[in-house]
Amino acid sequence: MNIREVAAATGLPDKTIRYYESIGLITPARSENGYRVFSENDQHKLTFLGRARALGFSIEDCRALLALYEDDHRTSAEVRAIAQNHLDEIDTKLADLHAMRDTLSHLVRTCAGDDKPDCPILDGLSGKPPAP
Amino acid sequence: MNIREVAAATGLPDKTIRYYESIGLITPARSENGYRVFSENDQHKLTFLGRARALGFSIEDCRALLALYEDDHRTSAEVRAIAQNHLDEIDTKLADLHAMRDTLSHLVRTCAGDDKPDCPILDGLSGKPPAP
DNA sequence: CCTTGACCCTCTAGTCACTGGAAGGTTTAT
DNA sequence: ATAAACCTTCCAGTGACTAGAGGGTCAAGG
Repeated sequence: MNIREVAAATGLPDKTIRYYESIGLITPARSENGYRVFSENDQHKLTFLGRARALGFSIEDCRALLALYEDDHRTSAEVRAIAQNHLDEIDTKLADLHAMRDTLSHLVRTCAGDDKPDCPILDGLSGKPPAP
Repeated sequence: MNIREVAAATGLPDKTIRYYESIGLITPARSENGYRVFSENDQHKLTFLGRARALGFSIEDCRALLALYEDDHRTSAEVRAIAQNHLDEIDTKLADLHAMRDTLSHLVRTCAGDDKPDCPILDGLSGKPPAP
């Protein structure tokens, strides 16, 4: 299987696959002409990586998860710890984003959006108190 | 006002302030010895930038907002367009993060987290169907 | 045999918004 | 005189790719 095929099969760009090899996440074989040759296991790993990345796991988390995936002696507690940690990070980000959105949407709602210069958004950013 | 003071006043790291100068967001004066000298206007701009960044606006959005802030002939429509656009991006990110969290929290909940190797999280990532 | 086009390779540099650190100049206080 | 506390510039690194340059390989058609 060449890189184009495995890219199509996994949905990952070929650039990304080469990048994953460069950082040691996968180690596809090479044919005589130097082309990468992907085994089924390589493809499974790439699919795994694609799913883990889509869930927002960092590359280093992915590396750890992949190692556990390949380790028969893993414990599910190890896996869960990584996932729970990431879940906590996601919840933190969600809270931050919600706060941003609440502030910003309030500003946008109070802005007339017309051709006059008065703007509660700029006032809010500059610290000017809102009109009563 | 020296950089340390304006950093304390605005809550921005001095490194960040130097960076903002390097990309042309502010242009503080210089004293004879080469030290930066910050005016009140510089401080206002930095506070503005800090608030805009805290709401997640990109540096380029900040540049545009700052230009509008300083422009007496702006229209609030211009400002609102930038803010609305950013709000839409935030909403997209929120939806993505919520989807991630839902999937991941389901996986975490179904994982025993014990010393056995069976793990629905790894199964989910590898595409193995869940046990019935 | 030659060429065309579709593949493949490596390597460098760019993205975003900082951040850390090195190496060195200036000022203030003791 | 010297130490501490400032200030300066410049370079390199972060994460996770991605664009593009420059070049090798292979199969099909003329």
